[in-house]
Parts: sequence; C-alpha cells; structure tokens
Amino acid sequence: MDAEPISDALVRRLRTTSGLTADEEQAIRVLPVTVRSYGANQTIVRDGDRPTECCLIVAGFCLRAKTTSTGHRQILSIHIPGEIPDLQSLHLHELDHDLVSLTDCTLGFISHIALRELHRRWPNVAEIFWRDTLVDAAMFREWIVNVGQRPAPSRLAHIIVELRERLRIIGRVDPDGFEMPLTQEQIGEAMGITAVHANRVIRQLREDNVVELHRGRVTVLNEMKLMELADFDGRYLHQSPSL
Amino acid sequence: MDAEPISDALVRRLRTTSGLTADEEQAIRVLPVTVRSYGANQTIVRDGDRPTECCLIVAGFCLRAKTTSTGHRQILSIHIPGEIPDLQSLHLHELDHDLVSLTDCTLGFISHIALRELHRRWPNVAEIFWRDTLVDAAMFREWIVNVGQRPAPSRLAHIIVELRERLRIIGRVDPDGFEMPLTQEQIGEAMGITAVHANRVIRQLREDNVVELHRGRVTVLNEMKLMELADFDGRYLHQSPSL
DNA sequence: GTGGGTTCCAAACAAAAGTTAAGGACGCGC
DNA sequence: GCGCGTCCTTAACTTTTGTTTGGAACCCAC
Repeated sequence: MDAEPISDALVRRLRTTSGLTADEEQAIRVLPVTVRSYGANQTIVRDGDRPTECCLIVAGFCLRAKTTSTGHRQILSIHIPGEIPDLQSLHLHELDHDLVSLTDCTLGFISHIALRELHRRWPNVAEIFWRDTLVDAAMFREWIVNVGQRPAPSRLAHIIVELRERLRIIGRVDPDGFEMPLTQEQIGEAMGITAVHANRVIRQLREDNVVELHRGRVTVLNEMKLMELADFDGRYLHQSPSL
Repeated sequence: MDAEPISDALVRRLRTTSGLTADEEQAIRVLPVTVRSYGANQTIVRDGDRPTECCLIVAGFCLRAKTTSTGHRQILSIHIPGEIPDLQSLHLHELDHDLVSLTDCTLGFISHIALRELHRRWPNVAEIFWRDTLVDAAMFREWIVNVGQRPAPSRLAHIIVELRERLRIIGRVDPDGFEMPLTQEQIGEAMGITAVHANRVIRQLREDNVVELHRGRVTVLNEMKLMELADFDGRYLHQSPSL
C-alpha cells in the first residue's frame, strides 16, 4: 500500500465521484508532488497564510477549523486520504481557517502553478476540481444544519455516519468498525459543545447501545438506532457523477 | 434603477470582488436571461430538484435553507441582488437545499447551457465564477463558527455585520441603517435558536442600545459595541481580487 | 373601520448545555 | 516499574436555551 503512487487515493475517489476519464487520470498522476510527513496536531497551513501549493492527504487524518477571538475553536470538517482540503486556496489567495493534522500524516503538496497548468490543458479536470470544491461547500451546509438544529446525540450520530460514508469510498470501513481519531475535546469542537458535554453524549450513546467510541475507533452497536438518530440523507455528499 | 440592465448588479459585484475585465464583463452582459417575479416566501428551487438554469437575484432578498426530518429549518445564507445563490447547480446536478424568496423578488434565470458556453469561451470568467462559489463556501464556514461557538447575542451581531458588509458593496447601506427583512422566526432559524429566544436576544441588544431591529430594517445604535460583540473579521468575504 | 392573520412580545417553567473541579485510566519515555 | 502527561470520567452547580402559552401590536383586505 505504501508502494502505491501518491495520487492513487485522489484518482480513485475522483473516478467514482466525478467520472474521470483515463486520459484525465493520467494527467493528474503525472503532477509533480512533494511529499512531507507531519506528526499529529500540527498546523499545516494557518489562517491568514497565502499558500502557493495545495495539500493532498496521502495517509492520515486532518481537520479544518477556525478560532474565535475568545479562543473557542470550531472544527469545520474532517479530512481523509485522497482529499485536497485546501483546494480553494488556488483561487482564494488568503486562507481563512487552519488546516491541522489529526494523526501522523503523509501529505503531498502540489504547486498552484502546476494545477493551473493542468486546468488550462484539461478544462474538464478543472470542472471536476471545481465540482470537488462544491461538494466541500455542500458538506459545510450540512454541518451548519447539524450544529444549528440537531440535538447533541443526533449531531454526534450524524458526524459518525458521514465519516463512515466517506471512508467507505476509499475502502477504510471494516465489518467491526472504522477509524475516527478524535479526542472527546475535538468531538466537542466539531459539534459546537464543550468536552464535558461531549463526554455525556458519548456515554449516553454507549449506554443506549448505539455506538461505542474507543481509542479512535467507532464500533456500531445498533445500526438502525444510529441511522435514525443521525437523520442522515447522503445526497449532499454527491458521491455519484450524475448527482 | 429599473431601467438598468438585468446583470448590472452581478457585473458590478464581480468587478470589485474579482477584477473582471471589460471584455469579460461584456460577455456576461450578453447572456440570455429570463426574468421572473416572485412574491415573498416562495420556494424558487427545492431540495431534490435538478435545475437546468441558475438564478440571479436582480431585486429583493432570498435565503437558502435545509429542513431536518423533524421539521426544523436551518437558514444557511441570506442573498442580496447581484448574487447567484444556486451557481453550484451547474456542476452539482441535484440540489441539496431550498432557495426561497424572502421578499418580493425579481429574478433572472440563466440556462446552464449558456453558462457552460460562456465558460468554454472565457476560461477566466469560469475561474471568476468558481471563485464566487469558493467565497460562498467561506461564508458557510464562518456561519458554522457563528452557530457553533458564539453566544446568541454575538451570533446576531455577526449576522447583522456580515449582511451590512455585503450590502455596502452594492450601495445599499444608508447612514441611518439598512434592510434586513427577516422575521424574528427567521432570525432564529439563521442563528440555530428558537423564535422565542431570538426575541429575547433582540430585546437585549435593543435594551443595551446596540442595535434596533424594526420592520425589516437595522439601525445601529452603538457601532463599537456592535463590532465588539460580532467578533467580525471580514477577511473571509474575500472582497478584493487579491485575496 | 373592521376582522383576521401574522408578527412581536413576554412570563413561567423545563430541559439542555456550560463551568468548575477532581480523580482515574492509560500510554509513553526513562 | 515509575512518573508524567494526556485523555477520559463524573459530580454539583450555574447559565443558557427551549417549551408552552397568551396577549398586544400591526398590517392588509374587504
């Protein structure tokens, strides 16, 4: 698996979600990529930066977050291998949030120049990348609904199910669960609640035999209850090219 | 003002935020637009629809919202003249939320076909439109922070200040205030709280002489207090082409 | 101008979430 | 194996927010 080309996860994802052709795939594969490794909890790019390259997650988990002037951090999204969390920096020059590693990560950096050249030569790839940023926005919209309207247990259920759907596409869901390497503090920051309350909610879902969170892994105990709680309608993920 | 060409507000906005050239501006101006009028509180396009055209707001206010299975509605954004709230439908075929008129509206519909042709002929305009959807996403990110991390009075202050910043660009802010035609119920739906609590918060801001909301208009009573409450850093709006 | 709908307002009470604090489990490095 | 730091856990208490309800103000249509 480590021997796989760097952009493999990206290409596989775009193929299933956006209908990439073989030529286009090849054009992406030959992009020059600089690989760097990061430990957990490191800031890759920071609010206010003006990056000159985009960051492809090759291995590990990242998150995007903003911090208010009072020091409260809100997690905006969780990112998995094959995603380019800061693709928007190609056209939005100043970053308006942080990109942080959640676990040890292998990241591939692709220069804006190379990406712009790719888009010039392959307008259809540009459209596919545009589409990718639109799905990103769709996920933010759903995240707003989650934080704004759902009771805390449903919020957690929704985050869990969304992550699972996305991990499925890259073949990272086992029968006995999947990885979700967030601390309770971070889960709270994702749901817009405190760590103490996050702990209460997690305990409740465990006591009700819905899901078990342990050591960065999720085990689903009752699929039906989970889905009912989550109020999950995956259409917003636009996982098929026709959507 | 009614005699102005339909795409005037759009073109003026893109010129200041994205650096549109005269040629590109002309290409946008000659787009075929179908104008239709809507009353207040009408659904323009609905969650699940597959629109074949995009909707430019010529006059009036609109909002985007999603409704959970329990019937709770979350407002995702408020839109003003010159914006194309459903530009994403060009590449995300199935709509994942509703677009609703807030006031009486004049809307200009532009077919996806015409827009795609525009993008093919003017790749730089495509990039500007892409950028526009990226700013959209940036606004969603800030909206998540607002709903997730700020206390209710700050939330309201933030929404007010953001709307004001955007209205300023299209010249719709007077010395004595600006239009914000939301009911208290809708303000609640935007903040992720109930209408009763929205009323409490509005009352508090009025009693503290910060802002006055009355008949769909905002009057700022204490600019300093408002900005302090709002925790507003407008960089996420990316209102200058260099950002 | 009257009547009916919507919006606004507000009180009383219930529930959810935040705060503070402190102990326990666990993992890692020495 | 010990100590240290991070994360998890829980309790007691406070604050914020939701719920229910009812009335007042306002607006528009007739």
